[in-house]
Parts: sequence; C-alpha cells; structure tokens
Amino acid sequence: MLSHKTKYALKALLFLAQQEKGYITKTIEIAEGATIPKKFLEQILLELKRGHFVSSKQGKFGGYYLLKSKNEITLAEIHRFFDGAIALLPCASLNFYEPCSDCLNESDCLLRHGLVAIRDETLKAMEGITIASLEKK
Amino acid sequence: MLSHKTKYALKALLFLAQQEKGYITKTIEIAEGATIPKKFLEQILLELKRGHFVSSKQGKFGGYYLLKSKNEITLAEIHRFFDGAIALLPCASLNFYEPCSDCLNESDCLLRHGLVAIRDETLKAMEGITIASLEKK
DNA sequence: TTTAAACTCTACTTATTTTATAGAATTAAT
DNA sequence: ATTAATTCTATAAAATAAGTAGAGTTTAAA
Repeated sequence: MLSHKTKYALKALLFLAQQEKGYITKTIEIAEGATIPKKFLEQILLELKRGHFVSSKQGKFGGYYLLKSKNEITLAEIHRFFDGAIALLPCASLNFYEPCSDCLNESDCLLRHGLVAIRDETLKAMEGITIASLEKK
Repeated sequence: MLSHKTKYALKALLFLAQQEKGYITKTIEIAEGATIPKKFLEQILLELKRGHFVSSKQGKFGGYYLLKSKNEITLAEIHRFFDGAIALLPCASLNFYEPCSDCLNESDCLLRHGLVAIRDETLKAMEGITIASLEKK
C-alpha cells in the first residue's frame, strides 16, 4: 500500500501537471485543490524539490512548478522516493536490497525467487504509469 | 512490502509443505527449522489455523500440518489474510475497498484508474505463486 | 525601507501498527 | 499423575506514519 504521503505527492504532481505551462502554483492552491493538509503538503513539496521533481520560486508570488516532464515521472519512481522498495521483501529489491536477518543462506531461500518474479511484473507495470498517463484518465 | 508476520507465515507453510505426508510438525521444529521466533510463530500458526490453511493436533505429540493443498495456497491469499489489500490504495482494492476521505468524487479521481491497472497486474502475478511453486525453486 | 506573502527548516506530538514476549489454561498420550 | 504439546489473553517495546507548530528566510511591491 502507498503511504498517505506518497498518495498526496502523486495528487500534488497531478495538480501541478494540470496547470497552465509557466504558471507558478502556491502551496495553498494545491492543498485546497487536491484536498491535502497544507502543513503536511509543505513537507512533501520540499522533498519533491530535493528529489528534483519540482522546483520553486520563493518569496511573494512564489510557489511550485514541475521540473521534470510529466511524461518522465513514473509511479515507480515516486513510490521508491517516498515509500522505498517496490519488492515485497528487501532481499528481492533492486534499489533497496538488504539480506534478511532470519535467512541463513539466501541462495537456499525458496521465497526469494518467487518474490523477484513478482517484483519484475509489478515494476514493469509501475514504470508504465506516468503523471501524464494518469492525467489522460 | 510484506510484514514479518506474512514472511514468517510463508516460511512456515513452506516448511510444513516439505515434511513427509502425514507427519505432524511441532511449533518448535518450524521455529528452529525456518528461523522464526517461537512465541510469534505460535500466534501466526493459530491465525493460519483459523484461516483453514493448516490444522493442528493438540496435546502431547501434537503439532501442525497443512490443511489446504500446497497447490492451492497462493501468495495473493496469504498476503490478503495477514497484510490486507494488494492494491496500492484502498479505493483500488477488490477485497478491501474503502473510499479515500480526501477524494471528493471518486469517478473524477485520476489516480484510481492507474492504480487499478497496477492491482490487476500484481494480483495476476501473485495468484500464480503457490507454496508448491515456491518449493520447486 | 517596510510590509506582506510566500517558501524553508527543525522540532515535536500523537496515534497506530508491528513485533514480539509472558504466563496461565487446556488438551491428549503415556 | 506427568509430560509435552497447543491455545488464549494480556501486555510491552519499538518503529513508523501522519500531522502540527512556529520561527526563519526570501522576494516583490508599495
């Protein structure tokens, strides 16, 4: 499951994607337009900025705008950025690999192989979903 | 990600599946054989029993054994039993559907459609993984 | 140069969930 | 009776998630 944070991030990115090109959107507009708690959204937008998904203009009349193209922001990417691994266990993860402490010998683990297969399927599907593809209903 | 509980449940089911047909396995054997904290495993086995995945024999020389065929226990089923929805949000779930409180009008939600597509893919993959298929490496 | 309106940052709080652990009760075989 | 196992209820400790508070900084414009 996605955390609320990830859901809010996706909604915020979608909201930004729907604004006129060049328009700078205030946090409060996103919060109200997408029904996201404003103070929580502030944190999320800062993280999205640090992740180079969006950029901002500070000061009066400041706000946020998409930095990456909406065709290039995938669900897989946002999931990993906020919620981490897409795989069902860390030992089956590409980007967040960690051995299980209860696994005596990973090559003997019967679970891992199946989970790697699931990860491959899920990842392929999640890489196919972009902010732009979501926007097109 | 799977919770430890779900991971342990899968390991326990795999362990039971690997025993001789008719053999009754003690909790301590599973705990030691699959590296699972024994008291935690006790709870998990009770839940698996209530879910009719395993059955037990009480008293001296008691223990657990598979009730359902290992070909019929899927990853999807165990995931749902312990961790709940397979979908990334409750609004995209078949078995654990709930509307989002921050969603004013679900039919207008741009996120949901994409997440339903992901769920379909993931579910199909997870229904293809059984205890028996895991056992065959 | 002051003021207003926005982003930025750090810390904190609160609630929930997860991951166990403890110990008494029950059951069944010897 | 005794032993060895499951069963049940309660509790605890730790981690994570979700959200809030408030001060600081930046920018535009009056």
